[in-house]
Amino acid sequence: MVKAKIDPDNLLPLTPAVFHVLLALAGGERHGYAIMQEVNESTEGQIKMGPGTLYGTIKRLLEAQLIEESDERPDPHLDDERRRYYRLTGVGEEVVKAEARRYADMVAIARGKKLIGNSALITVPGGC
Amino acid sequence: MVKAKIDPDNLLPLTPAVFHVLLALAGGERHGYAIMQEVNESTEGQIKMGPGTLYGTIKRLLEAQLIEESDERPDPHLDDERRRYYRLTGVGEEVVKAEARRYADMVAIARGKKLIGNSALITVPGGC
DNA sequence: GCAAATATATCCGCATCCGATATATCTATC
DNA sequence: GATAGATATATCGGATGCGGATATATTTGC
Repeated sequence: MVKAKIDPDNLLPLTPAVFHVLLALAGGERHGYAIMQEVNESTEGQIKMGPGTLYGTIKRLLEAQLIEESDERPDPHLDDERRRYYRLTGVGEEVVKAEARRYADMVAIARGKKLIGNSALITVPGGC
Repeated sequence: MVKAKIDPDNLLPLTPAVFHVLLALAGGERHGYAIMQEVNESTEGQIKMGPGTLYGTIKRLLEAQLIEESDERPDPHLDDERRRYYRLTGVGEEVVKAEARRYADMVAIARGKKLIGNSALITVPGGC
C-alpha cells in the first residue's frame, strides 16, 4: 500500500484561523505566541486570535502534518526556554498557496461585482 | 433604548459558506437553488455546497438580517411556485463589502510573502 | 522583589458544517 | 397522461472547530 499523495485542494477551504496561522508561518519559523501577535498586528486588530484558538489550531495542524515542530533554537541569550517553534511542511506550503489562490479568485469575483475597487493593486516598478 | 447600530466589522471573519452565499446575492436577487448553483459554478467545482449548508446558512442569515426574503416574482410563465427569493439587506451589503476587503488584505499579505503572483491583476481598459 | 508581559496548555459550551434523507413540483419525452 | 429526472426546499444529527475562560510557569522591566 503506497502512501496516498495528499491533494492540497481537498483540504480547502481552510477556516480563517487555520489560514492565518499558516500565513504567519509562511514568513518563516515562529513560536506560538509570535504567531498570535503577527495575526493581531498584520490584520490591524481586525482579527484577535486568543490562546484557545491558537493552540487548538496548532495541535490540529501538527496532526495533519501541515506544520512541524522545529528543534532549532536561536542564540541562547535571545532564547526563551518556554518557546516551541513551528514551521511549514512541504504539504503545508502547498496548502497555504492553494488557499491564497482561492482567496485571490474570490477577490476577483468580488471586484467583478463592484464590491471593492482596485486600490490594492500593485504598482509595477518601471511601469507607467 | 435605542437600537444598537450593527458594526459589520464585528461579524468578521465570515465562514466561507456565508461569504459565498452573500457574494452570490451581491449579483442580485436569487432563490436558494440558484445560489447553490452559482457557488458551484463560480468556483469551478472547488466548492460544492450541499442543501444542508445552503438552507442552514440562509436561515441564520435571515435571523441576522443580512438577507431578507423578497416578495417580487418574475413573470408567471418564468416563475416556479416553489422558489423563494432572497436579497441582501443594507447591512448585508456592508458586511459582504467589508469581508471582500478583508480577503483583499489577505491576498496582499500572501503576495508580500511570495505565495502567489500577480496574475490576477486587472488590466485597465485604455491603460498602457 | 514585585508586577506585568510572555508563553504554553486545556476545558467546554456553542455554532457551524455538511451528508443523508425526505417531500413535492416542474419539465420533457414518449 | 404517464413516467423519469431535474428542480427546489427543508430538516436532522454526527462531527468538527471556534474561542472565551482559566490555569500555570517563566521572563523581563522597574
